[in-house]
Amino acid sequence: MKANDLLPIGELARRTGLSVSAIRFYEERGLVEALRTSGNQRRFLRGDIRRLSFILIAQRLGLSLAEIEEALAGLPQGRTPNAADWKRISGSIHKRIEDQIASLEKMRDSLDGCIGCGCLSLKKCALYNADDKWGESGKGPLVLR
Amino acid sequence: MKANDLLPIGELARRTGLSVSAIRFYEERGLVEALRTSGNQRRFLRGDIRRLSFILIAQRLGLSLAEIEEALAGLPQGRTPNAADWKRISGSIHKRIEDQIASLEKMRDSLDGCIGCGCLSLKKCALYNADDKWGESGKGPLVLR
DNA sequence: ATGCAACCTCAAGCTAAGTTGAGGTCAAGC
DNA sequence: GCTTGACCTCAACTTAGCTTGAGGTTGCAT
Repeated sequence: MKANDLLPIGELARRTGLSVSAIRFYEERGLVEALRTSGNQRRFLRGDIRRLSFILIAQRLGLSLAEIEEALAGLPQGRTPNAADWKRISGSIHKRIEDQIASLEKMRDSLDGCIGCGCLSLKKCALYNADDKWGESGKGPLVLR
Repeated sequence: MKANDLLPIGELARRTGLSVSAIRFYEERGLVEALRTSGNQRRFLRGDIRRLSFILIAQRLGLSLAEIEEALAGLPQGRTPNAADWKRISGSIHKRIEDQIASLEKMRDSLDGCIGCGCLSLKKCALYNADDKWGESGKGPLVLR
């Protein structure tokens, strides 16, 4: 192994699958920090591969960058999440997912109950009036991008 | 009931819960059409309340405006979706929801299998490498807004 | 005939999560 | 010591689904 563990941004991109511009963007947002060479080029620590991987995973689980920022902010500066942190964070993600599933199931059931009724009555339709039952975690539509 | 069934935009907004600007935006997108008074003000048909309600419901079910446009485009001009249309459309929405639920369940299971492992290993972590299992309906993260 | 709320258009702004491009610098191999 | 690919900054652009504001007009009740 190299004596010097500092990685240039392209290397980090290659290793994480992120684009160089995305990593720069994350640095700007404060999600990762970089050292600089005398010539102003970024140099990252090995641990940042993990940190970025964590960001990727959390994103796939539906967290926004703001939420990830918050989760990472709970950690001492620059620390990569370890097993204990991950346990704590994953607990709340688990709840989120369960909520989303429950929400979708209600939606599906309303939809099935409604198939063919064609009512779309503003006052009576179960789908139309399902606001209170859906989306305790948000105010808008559900999207799988 | 009034002899004249034409509604001004504000009335439509009040009845559907949409904002006036949103309705104008939908008109611009071609999702609804409006007649005009001699003074250039929009006048909508009663049936447009239903049409807009349909848009609202479809949106909540996760369809984008483009998809809704497509769904409505299948109908003869200006026709409001009736029971048969609704049946056809709801079938594909049902599938969508089922897919999303299945996707979330896989995600949850991967997450549970991973709790406490703290690995976040790029090559080994089930969560990190679950691309192929997740999101057959999309390429990015899952979001409940 | 007048007051004024509701309407009109058009342009710009918003959020999220980046990408793209212009114009310039750095560092490493030959 | 020079070439060249990787890097730098900064600004502008992207998509979706609207909202906001400026500046002006309409239509209905009194």
